[in-house]
Amino acid sequence: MAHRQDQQRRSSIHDVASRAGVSAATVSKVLAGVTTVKPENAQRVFDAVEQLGYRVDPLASDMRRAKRRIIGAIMPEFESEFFGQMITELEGLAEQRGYTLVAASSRESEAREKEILARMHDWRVAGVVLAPVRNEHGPAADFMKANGMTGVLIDRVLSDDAFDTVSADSAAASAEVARELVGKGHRHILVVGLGEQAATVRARLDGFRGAALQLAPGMRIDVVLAESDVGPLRAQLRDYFDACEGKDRGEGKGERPTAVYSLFLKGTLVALSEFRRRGWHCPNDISLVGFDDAEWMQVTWPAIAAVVQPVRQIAGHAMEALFARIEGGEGPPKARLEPCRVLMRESVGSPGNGPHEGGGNRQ
Amino acid sequence: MAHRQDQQRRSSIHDVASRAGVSAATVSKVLAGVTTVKPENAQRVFDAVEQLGYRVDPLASDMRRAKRRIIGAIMPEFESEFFGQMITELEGLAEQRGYTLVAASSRESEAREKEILARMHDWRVAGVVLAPVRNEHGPAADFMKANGMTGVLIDRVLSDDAFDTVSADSAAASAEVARELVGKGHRHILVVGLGEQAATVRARLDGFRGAALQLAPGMRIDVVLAESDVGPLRAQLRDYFDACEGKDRGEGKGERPTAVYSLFLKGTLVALSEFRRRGWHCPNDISLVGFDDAEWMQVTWPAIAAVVQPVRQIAGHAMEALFARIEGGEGPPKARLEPCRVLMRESVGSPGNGPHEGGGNRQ
DNA sequence: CAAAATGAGTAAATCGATTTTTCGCAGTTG
DNA sequence: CAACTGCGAAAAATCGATTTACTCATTTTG
Repeated sequence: MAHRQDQQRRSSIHDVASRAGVSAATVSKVLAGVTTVKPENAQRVFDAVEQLGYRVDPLASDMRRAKRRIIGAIMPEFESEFFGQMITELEGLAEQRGYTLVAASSRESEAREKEILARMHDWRVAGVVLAPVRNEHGPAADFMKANGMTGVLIDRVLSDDAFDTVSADSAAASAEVARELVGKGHRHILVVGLGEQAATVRARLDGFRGAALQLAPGMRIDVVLAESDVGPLRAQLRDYFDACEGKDRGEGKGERPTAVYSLFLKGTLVALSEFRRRGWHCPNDISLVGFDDAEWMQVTWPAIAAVVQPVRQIAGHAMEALFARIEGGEGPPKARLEPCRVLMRESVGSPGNGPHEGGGNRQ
Repeated sequence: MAHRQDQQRRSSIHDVASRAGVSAATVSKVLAGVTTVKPENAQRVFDAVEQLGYRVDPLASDMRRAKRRIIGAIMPEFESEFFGQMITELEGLAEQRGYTLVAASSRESEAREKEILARMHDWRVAGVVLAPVRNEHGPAADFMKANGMTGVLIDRVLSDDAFDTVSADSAAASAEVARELVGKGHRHILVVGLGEQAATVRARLDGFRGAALQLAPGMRIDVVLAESDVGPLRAQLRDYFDACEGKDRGEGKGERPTAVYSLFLKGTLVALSEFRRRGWHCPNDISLVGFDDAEWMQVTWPAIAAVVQPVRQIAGHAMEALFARIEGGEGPPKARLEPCRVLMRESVGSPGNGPHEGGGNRQ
């Protein structure tokens, strides 16, 4: 909080006009680059702008426009690297085009998502980049449709009949994970996911299962899908492994999966923490691959194998599609899938390569 | 992008007025809660609002105000949990008071920081929450001062003569870390930091050193401070440990520190990755504590001990201070320090409790 | 040479709300 | 009965930029 006397009102376009000895309209034209202004007057305007340190008030400037130069971005959360990077990218891209990005977190709530959207509609944003909590068929997309808003859906979406969509090619990446794991000899794999994001989870699951069963038709793929929250997933995973161990004792070994593929980041954390609890270590006791990469994954021991989503590409193409629509682009909505990279790190090994030996006592 | 025919213009206050059979001024008053309106007319206004689905245009509403109901937030980055949580908190708090939060990332650049600030000044934001890249004495704070902007500085700050500041009590937390490590028997500790954020780093360093030397006056505290970037830190750390090992060979053991205290998150990652490179394991070969906690730190093996910053408290008090100033609060700037929690996890052990044994071959 | 076209710029309307000023009307008071 | 008081609401000004419509000159054209 600085001194009161500094609170002078900023100079407006009229101040510039009177100092340059022209009308406000002329100033506006000069600044907009209209060529039908006498060079001499233009120069006087530029001088006045310089002297007064004048800058256009974006609020006033946007007043008359039906679509304001504001882009809204709604992400399920800000705490993860993925969405953090996404916001950073989107912000830069919006800025490049002279737009202001207003970001908001729906905090994984569809109700909040809709509220935020309503507020953005109040602001008459030119467009919205929405990463839905669930999928493309939520109330938020309906709201956008009903109110004629311009927007692009990203991340937890596949395709939509009203909006362009951009997301990672989960299915292809999952297929690649499957090939890697099967190639290493895994024939019993657990897939962990969150049921909420139906379409994407299904794509990842199907991509994985399809590729795996093609290579090893008889293999076993277990699935643990939590309904909606991460908390229950922890419990479900515990029960699952308890059941495995029970069978292990009864029927000998072989009932426990040799690898886990987590379909989302929190799942990877939950799996790791469950391994810890049981004293299992990667990759000897069990292998692990997670969808979504994070910086820490390469500095821990073992480094965690992960699917890296192409954040820049997603952000870039989302903004491209959005601005195309803002500028009046017509045509049916496009669904874009960006290829991922799969980083196989130390958390993946071959089964039977020392399982259960030394388990639980690694220090 | 939805159908064209849905693009009907939204109803304005005049539409409401004519439908209710009153003037726009009356509508404005009713909606503002002015009591000098005949109940009958007020009802008609409410009905019209309801029927038309009218909502105030925040842009137009803010036009006449000198300070708009917008809060700017500038963070060095969005990719980390800390700043992600911070933005989430700030957004919620701004929203509670009917303000819109516009967040921007300075991407660790002071030049960008100033540009963003200038843009926020253009928007005539009511206030700014600035987490400076460096410290409280940067060009951004100067800009705010020079332009009479209202703001609060957080995180990498201690106190300022123009703005309220809110940050974690790094010194106290670091002293606690020192007590923990010394208590476990460590007498040779390496502190890793980044020189850029001068004041905070100094506070953490001094807090640590003061407490450590008080408990064990003869102990050795080494410091590796990278100038400005994380890249060089990696090299410096390597050189440092190379030097240690050289001495080890020459003069026997004892030259290598038994614990590392990283003053910031990336430093913790760099330290971990350097340990990996050398095949050292926590806590047997070396102990590790990091300033700043992250979700993954408790699921890895070992779980990484960390100082947890009170994000909610910082955000809450920052907003409190900011709104107090926005509402005209006078008086000298206040500097607030919020207490941290120190979570001692498995990455910390006692020195000599198995150092060098089995090093580098844990699997 | 008169009429039309162009050039350069200004006044005024506009965007959608808020706030100040003004006004009409009813009821009081001297 | 004229002047005064108040209430409720409308009219008008305002915020700052943009855009339309319009006004003079000056050129070009028929």
